Amino acid sequence: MLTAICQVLARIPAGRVITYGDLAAMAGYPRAARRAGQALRQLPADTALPWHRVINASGRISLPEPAAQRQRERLEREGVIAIGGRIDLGRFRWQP
DNA sequence: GACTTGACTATCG
DNA sequence: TCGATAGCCAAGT
Repeated sequence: MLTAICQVLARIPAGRVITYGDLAAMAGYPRAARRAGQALRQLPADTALPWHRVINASGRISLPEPAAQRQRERLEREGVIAIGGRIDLGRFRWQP
């Protein structure tokens, strides 16, 4: 599970995002969005994987505040801008 | 095994 | 657009 998630995660290009549901589905676990989140939670804080490119289906960040801010910063650095706290999935969502 | 717990999602008013 | 709600499902107790 975690390894499958990591493999998908590693393929997401900079400047793009993916939803928990899609991430789980692409890892081979459809309808397991919450599992995906739980898997990400286990990643080490200094991981090289782009965990910040994962957001929920509403285009919002589901993390508790300290982490959410770091995620927003990283995304903006890659060109993914949040308008009104929301990311435009139609424009930034990654689909292979 | 039964029960609870969420970094979720789809639907509805 | 937003909040409430009801499903979902693997892990942890």
